[in-house]
Amino acid sequence: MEDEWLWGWDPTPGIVSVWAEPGGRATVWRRDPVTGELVREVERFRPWMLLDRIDDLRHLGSALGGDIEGSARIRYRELDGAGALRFLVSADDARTLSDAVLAGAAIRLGRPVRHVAELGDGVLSLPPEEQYLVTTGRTYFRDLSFDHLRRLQFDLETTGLDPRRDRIFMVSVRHPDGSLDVLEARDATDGGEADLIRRLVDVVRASDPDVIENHNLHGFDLPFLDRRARRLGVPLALGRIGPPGLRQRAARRGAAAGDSDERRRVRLMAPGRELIDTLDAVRRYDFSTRELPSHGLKAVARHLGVARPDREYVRGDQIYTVYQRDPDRIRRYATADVEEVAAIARLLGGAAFALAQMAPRRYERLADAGAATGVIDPLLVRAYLRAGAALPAHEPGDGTPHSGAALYLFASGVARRVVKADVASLYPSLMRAYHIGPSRDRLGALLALVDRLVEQRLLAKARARAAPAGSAERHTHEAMSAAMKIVVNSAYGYLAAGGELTRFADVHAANEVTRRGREVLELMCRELAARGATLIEADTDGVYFAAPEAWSEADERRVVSEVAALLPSLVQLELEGRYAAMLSHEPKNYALLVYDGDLLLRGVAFRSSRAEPFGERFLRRAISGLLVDDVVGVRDAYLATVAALRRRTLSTYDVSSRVRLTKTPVQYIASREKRRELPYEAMLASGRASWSAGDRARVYRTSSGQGKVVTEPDDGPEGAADPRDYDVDHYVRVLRESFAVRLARAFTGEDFAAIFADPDQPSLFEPSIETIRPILTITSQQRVFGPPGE
DNA sequence: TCATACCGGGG
DNA sequence: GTGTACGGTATGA
Repeated sequence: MEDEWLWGWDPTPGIVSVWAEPGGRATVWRRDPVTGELVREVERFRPWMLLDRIDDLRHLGSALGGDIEGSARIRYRELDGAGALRFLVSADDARTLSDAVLAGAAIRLGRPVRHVAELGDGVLSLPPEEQYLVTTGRTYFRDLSFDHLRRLQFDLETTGLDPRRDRIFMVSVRHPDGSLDVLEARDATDGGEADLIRRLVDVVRASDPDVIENHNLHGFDLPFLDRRARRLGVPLALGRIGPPGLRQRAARRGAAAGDSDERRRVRLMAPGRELIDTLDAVRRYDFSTRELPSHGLKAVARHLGVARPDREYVRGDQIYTVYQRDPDRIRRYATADVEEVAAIARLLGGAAFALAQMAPRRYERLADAGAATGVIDPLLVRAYLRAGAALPAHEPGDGTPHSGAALYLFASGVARRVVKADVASLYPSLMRAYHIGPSRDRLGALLALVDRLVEQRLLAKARARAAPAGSAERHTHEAMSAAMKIVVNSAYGYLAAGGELTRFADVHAANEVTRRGREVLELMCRELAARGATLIEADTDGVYFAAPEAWSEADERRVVSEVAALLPSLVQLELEGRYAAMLSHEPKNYALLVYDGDLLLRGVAFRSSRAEPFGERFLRRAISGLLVDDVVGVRDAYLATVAALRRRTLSTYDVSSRVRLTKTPVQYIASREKRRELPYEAMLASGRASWSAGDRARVYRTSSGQGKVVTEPDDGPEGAADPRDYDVDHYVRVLRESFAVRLARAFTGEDFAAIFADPDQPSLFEPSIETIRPILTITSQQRVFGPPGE
């Protein structure tokens, strides 16, 4: 039973796309796992919905029948249990069904009802494909691996970002076999662009991919292409069946629908193909790893090591101008884009592929779905219907506030021999250990799913390890493990999400999980402190502590496993990292020195996109010195930076900071008299009076107190001006007040003043920097767990 | 200065 | 007929 809840039950292999219509017709595309051949099958299914009452259909008289005598036009069946959605009704055609429900509701309410959505939570009505998948027990991709899919990538190059004004002038295409195409408009006219779009459609149809991929496909390329095709009257026949034109579905993270309703957001669909956005995969990946510097295509490709060394880079706003004088460069650029998308999709897209083997939703929906409402809810709906059990309706909470995790700062300053111990997947482990599930889940389906997923994930991980590195087999198992992790880790979020979002939400259960979590964290801290550890910081599921000088690495591991043994079974404490030293600044703001010499900076205080490059460099150098007890080195870093500013040996770029211009020129001019703002003054003073809201620029302050713009290093050879007319005193102040202060917790007030004293204003007595040592200050919260070593 | 709103991406 | 969270930045009181 639990296996059916997780995987469905119908073994039909090779489904790569499903398109279903309210009339009860489902078209299923399947790829033979052995030959790779594509078949298209048309199936009948019986559209259905769930209702909280059957009396709205009594007006049908004899046209309404129980499930068993299958001749009535509309049939129903009453499900077991107390759930509010207890009537499963079905008809040959979804419109017959909804018309009947709407008519009955209109009679009951005494007013016209136009859409089932108006009936709120009294109805559960899924999109046709999901009705089909839920009742058949089929899922996508059985017996297929990711590499069986025919995937095509295309990327538009346009003259700008606004489809009302700008045009497509180039499209790069990567075909499923890896071959590349660059299509170009023959001229900058409507006719040239229309012809380009026609050729793109032809190329896609000839390649006949199951999947179309790009980075920000749903946020940029598809809406742009759709708008241009409409304007130019070109039929956009990208789907496999039906009339040309893309279809729409409502989607929170979609693009503006472009009609009267400004807030309506949609994503576009093409029947028979799955439209996959690698930006979704990147976000999902970074959600757990949090290691990506940006979610942009280029940054991600570099980070994942799939960017070629000779990769062409061109700044977005220069693409069309560069194209006009050096088209080859843009061809190489656009080609690299689709190649990187293909590589990223394979590296990060496996999780969604694996989710589609479990949940009864289209692959493209699972690729952009949130795990709680997007994956767990559909799994539970299918489980309940399979068991013939009534489903609860959404219910708002009873007003009980949701309580969160604990966060402690025990000590700030510099600590040595630092250990991070944490519990992997704490919340789902607590749910399993203490059987904390939604109170309305009478089948216990959520906990059963979590149990199964945790067990099967261990299997998938073992199989991945056993498979050869780089093999398709390893990719499959790693992707499955990633998918299972996504679902397991969102089980708690599902409970806590609130009743409007998830069907079985239960704030009491969620609070019980966090309460147990705080209990576990406190136990961990208490027991570590009792064994001699100096606690530094603890948060949710992990703790940083400093080991006494006499401890060896083996001692550290022994103590962690001793404490681990005291925790509930299924809750596994692990030693996650060991560090030579740590600068603890504020909760979640710290620097770590790894034993191999690497310096890790965490938190807003230590990394900010606005920080001036010279300050960031100083901070790294000063903290590196600090963490090896080289206080003279800290002072030297400071003196060297002050000197470099005063002698202007630092470049203009080094003192500039990156800002975002949120006002348009018109808006700024209007408010300028009231308040002058440096970034905008800088734009005006640098002769760049036209910018768009949202543009970024690097600005700095000149000795005359004005702002000026400095060109970005990737602006190309055009601009490399370096006038060094910056305000030295201002930046010396920034150095001390914005950067040096990050080290304040490491010293007494007197020592800090001595280290960061201005070299040009010698004090009466020269303190000896050599004798200063960094300190660690124990804060009062340490006492909660008793002093260490007692 | 602190709270809160909103963005993340694409040419 | 949908729906993350989280960390950072931009904004207004």
